Amino acid sequence: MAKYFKVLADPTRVRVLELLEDRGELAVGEIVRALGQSQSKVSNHLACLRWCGFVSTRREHPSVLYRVADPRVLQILALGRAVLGDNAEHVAACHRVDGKGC
Amino acid sequence: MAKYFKVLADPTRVRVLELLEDRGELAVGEIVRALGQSQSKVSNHLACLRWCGFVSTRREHPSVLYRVADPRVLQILALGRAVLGDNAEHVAACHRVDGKGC
DNA sequence: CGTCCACATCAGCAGATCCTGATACGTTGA
DNA sequence: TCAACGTATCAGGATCTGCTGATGTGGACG
Repeated sequence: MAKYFKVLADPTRVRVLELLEDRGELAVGEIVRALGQSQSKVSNHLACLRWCGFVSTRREHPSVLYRVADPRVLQILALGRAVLGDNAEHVAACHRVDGKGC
Repeated sequence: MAKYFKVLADPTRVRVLELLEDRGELAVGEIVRALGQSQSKVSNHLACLRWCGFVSTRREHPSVLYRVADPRVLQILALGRAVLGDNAEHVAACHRVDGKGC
């Protein structure tokens, strides 16, 4: 369980999922350009999302197309956003599990 | 967002939330005994959960009682469990975002 | 068969996260 | 006031996670 949520615990991976939610199905290169991140970084995160079943892939001639594998993944994100609400600033100030910030 | 899910990305914190889901409202000492973990460890995680709004507290004579702050938190956990399904073993084999395991 | 393109993988480092063990705090009852 | 209990905080070290930059791979087309 915790390991599953760990996949969602990275800004880049969340942005990828939100991007795929908006645009439906994208090639790696399109995601790279949309996020403005390095190709290897995006590819690594996509591999993670794919392995853990958040996205699925399909080969299309020169590229590989990614899409969200399960609509419930988007429900989880939506719920998270909702619960977060205007509490976001407060959560953002939390850095560590120790007394060192969280 | 990612930081929010990071709170759910730890086995101990998830176990605490599940425990509170089952039993409703517990003192720190009860949680410590139920999980069989060190007191400082549990306390640190509770501080994290509290700061980020997952649980709320109430003072009761000698102890401090914790409970889940928002039912939607439990919905997120339930959704996670559902999507995970029997894919759990596969996810468990994922260790790193690099080519190093995930 | 060789080249090119989109993508995947790797090694190594920097920073974040978590745990342990000890200590501080605050409230209650003697 | 003092001691005891329950809880919170801290410093330090071990581990894990993510990024960069370079290299590997696989299919399509010449």
